[in-house]
Amino acid sequence: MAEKQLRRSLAILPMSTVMALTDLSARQIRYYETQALVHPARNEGNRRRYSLNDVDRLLEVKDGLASGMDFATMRHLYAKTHQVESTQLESKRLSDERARHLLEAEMQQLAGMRPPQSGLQQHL
Amino acid sequence: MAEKQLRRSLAILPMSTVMALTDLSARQIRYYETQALVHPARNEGNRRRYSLNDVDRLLEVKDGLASGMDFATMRHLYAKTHQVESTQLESKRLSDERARHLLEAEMQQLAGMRPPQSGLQQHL
DNA sequence: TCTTTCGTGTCATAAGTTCTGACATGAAAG
DNA sequence: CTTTCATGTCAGAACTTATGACACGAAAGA
Repeated sequence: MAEKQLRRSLAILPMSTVMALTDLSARQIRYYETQALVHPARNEGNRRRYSLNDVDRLLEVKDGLASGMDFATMRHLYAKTHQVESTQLESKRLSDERARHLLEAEMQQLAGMRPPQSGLQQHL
Repeated sequence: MAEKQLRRSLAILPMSTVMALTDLSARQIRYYETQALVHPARNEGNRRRYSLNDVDRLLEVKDGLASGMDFATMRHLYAKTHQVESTQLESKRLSDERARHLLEAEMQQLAGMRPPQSGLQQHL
């Protein structure tokens, strides 16, 4: 469903967190990007911001490498499977408040508005 | 379940992301911390790292303020609803692989629980 | 009305984080 | 033996965040 896709595409994680989550070095992570295996979003200051999709992709790459697969192969393989752009959150907000609101509205539509009112507490 | 609390406690988000997610200023977020309403973890460089629990708490505080509640009240209120300390990723208490899966599951679980008022919120 | 307290904005300064590009290297491939 | 790979590491610049201080309008008290 669109919702899940959306959530997983939110660009919210900085390099340091991704490094911890994947146990890869910044060098490796950037290198995989030059190999077109991941396409993290960027904030206004040009800092990379990763989504959960990105983190998954990196872990797949890591596994692929471990099992002797080469980048070209993985690239082709992923080309078929994935293609959703990561949704930039931070950059749009920081650069233009209005753009951010538009993004929110857009996201709500994509997510298919649901009737809330359910406090979070009760789920905790 | 313990797992749920765990994933919601992973300290993975930097200030900028939290600002975007909550639509609060850094000043506000830090102030609420001085009021003992949130307790973000810190990385090795003393930078704050927020968990999903922290983001939720901030949104609750935001709502509380909007409805005229004061900090002391909220503080007491939250004191009852005990909570777990946020888990620092950097401390490696969790395998990265596991942390990632827990986080992912939590994000999915959180979707659709929040009131529409702030649009973006419900996607996390 | 005068004085505090609150919640935030805004600055300044220091320090942590990330960016890009370049040079280096052991291992594999040719 | 020579390239190509995948990474490490360094440097310098730019971005982000931290803390502390001064300011201020709105509320609350006295």
